[in-house]
Amino acid sequence: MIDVELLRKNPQDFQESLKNRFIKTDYIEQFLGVDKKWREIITLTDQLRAQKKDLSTDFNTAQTNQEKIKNISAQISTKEKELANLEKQRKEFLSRIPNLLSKDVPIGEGETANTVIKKIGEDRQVEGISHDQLMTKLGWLNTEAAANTTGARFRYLLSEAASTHLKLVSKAQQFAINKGFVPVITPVMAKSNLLEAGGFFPDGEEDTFKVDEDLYLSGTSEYLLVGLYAGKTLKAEDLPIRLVGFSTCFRKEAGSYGKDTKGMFRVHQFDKVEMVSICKKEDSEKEHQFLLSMQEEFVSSLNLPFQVVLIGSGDTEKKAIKRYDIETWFPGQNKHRETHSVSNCTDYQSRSLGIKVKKVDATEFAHTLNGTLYTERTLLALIENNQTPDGKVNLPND
RNA sequence: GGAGAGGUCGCAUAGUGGACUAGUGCGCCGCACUCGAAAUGCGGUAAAGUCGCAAGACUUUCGUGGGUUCAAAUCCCACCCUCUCCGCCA
Repeated sequence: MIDVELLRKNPQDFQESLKNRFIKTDYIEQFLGVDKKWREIITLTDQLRAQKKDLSTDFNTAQTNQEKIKNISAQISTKEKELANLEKQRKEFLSRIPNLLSKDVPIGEGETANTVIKKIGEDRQVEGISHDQLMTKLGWLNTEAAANTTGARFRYLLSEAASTHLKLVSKAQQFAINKGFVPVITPVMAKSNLLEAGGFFPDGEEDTFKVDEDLYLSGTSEYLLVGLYAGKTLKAEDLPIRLVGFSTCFRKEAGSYGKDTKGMFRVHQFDKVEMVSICKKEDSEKEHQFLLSMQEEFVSSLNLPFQVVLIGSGDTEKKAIKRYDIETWFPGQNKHRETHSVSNCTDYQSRSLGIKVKKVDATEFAHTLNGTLYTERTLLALIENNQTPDGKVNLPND
């Protein structure tokens, strides 16, 4: 959630953010209208409540003022109904107003402004066949059986692919532990209020499997990791808190029908090792670069060619002020594809979740960041990049 | 799944309708004493919202949501969570 006070003071900044993200609405004006009314009525209601309190301090006073009290109670009740309605509208707008964009984010609609800022290992680019053909032939992947047992866009990982996957999960986790991250195994399900506070709902709901009343399979452990600190006031000297989570992730992939239908590049269920950092506000840009460097180092350690992309305004999710993607080379697709992303959410999540930092002279909201360290897509990149002309794959042993 | 107990300020605990403006202890912060510390003494110690330049005022919050009442931490209803015992079960 954005800072309402900031919005009241500088609505033009938020207008610009919406414009640059190519979201065409007049949310800001509508919100400010509702907010103004809400403030007026809250002031009125509080005054009425105070009056009522004064009139019923004890039984005798209450008896004497019976009529007045009834009258005020009726007024309060009317105002409370109005307030509830306005509050609902306020919340609805707030859940949709995106974070301000960082100044260095290139402006452009959709993915048009995404900018490659670094290429690593370009010379190793080779052509080859897709992970799907390779793995199916080697008996490492079975999507047909998965379609029978479970449905489309699920996978069985088998043999070397399965064991290498587990090794890489472990390797990624250990890599982060060595850098001081705390390993966490999170729940895979979350309540709607967590996903909303995390900045994913309401828009993200259509991409999420619902398993029970107000219970969803999370598409990433990010929300669960950040949620671990919900409602906590942290000591400045304990920051940054760096977590490396592991979870199986579930995504409906709504709106991507027909995209990446072969193999397991885009599936409903996959495992992910995720980094989350909670830090002081003055450190979040530095922390963002640090998480990116973690990703670069890890992907480099697997000897994979990749490029780093600074994501443009139209493609940056609402909770983030800036995002980088790592796109790894996929010889079978003959292009770079997203395997990692890392976002700075500043105080957007911590404000909703109540994650604060106690400093000497003030308590303020922490900043949160999240980034991928390893997913099954990285395994696919590794397989495609290590294929031999005879249709075999030489996977690294360590 | 069955039976019972419970959820109060960072932690522990008191509080069974108006005196709760939530007490007490611990912790924490400040001050005094001290070369310094411990101990001791004194004072302070929640969050959120609205109004206000500010000082401050007011409101809300005792697991959550409803209800009863002039008045709810306290009574009623529903739900959530924790613990104990029984049953079942990786």
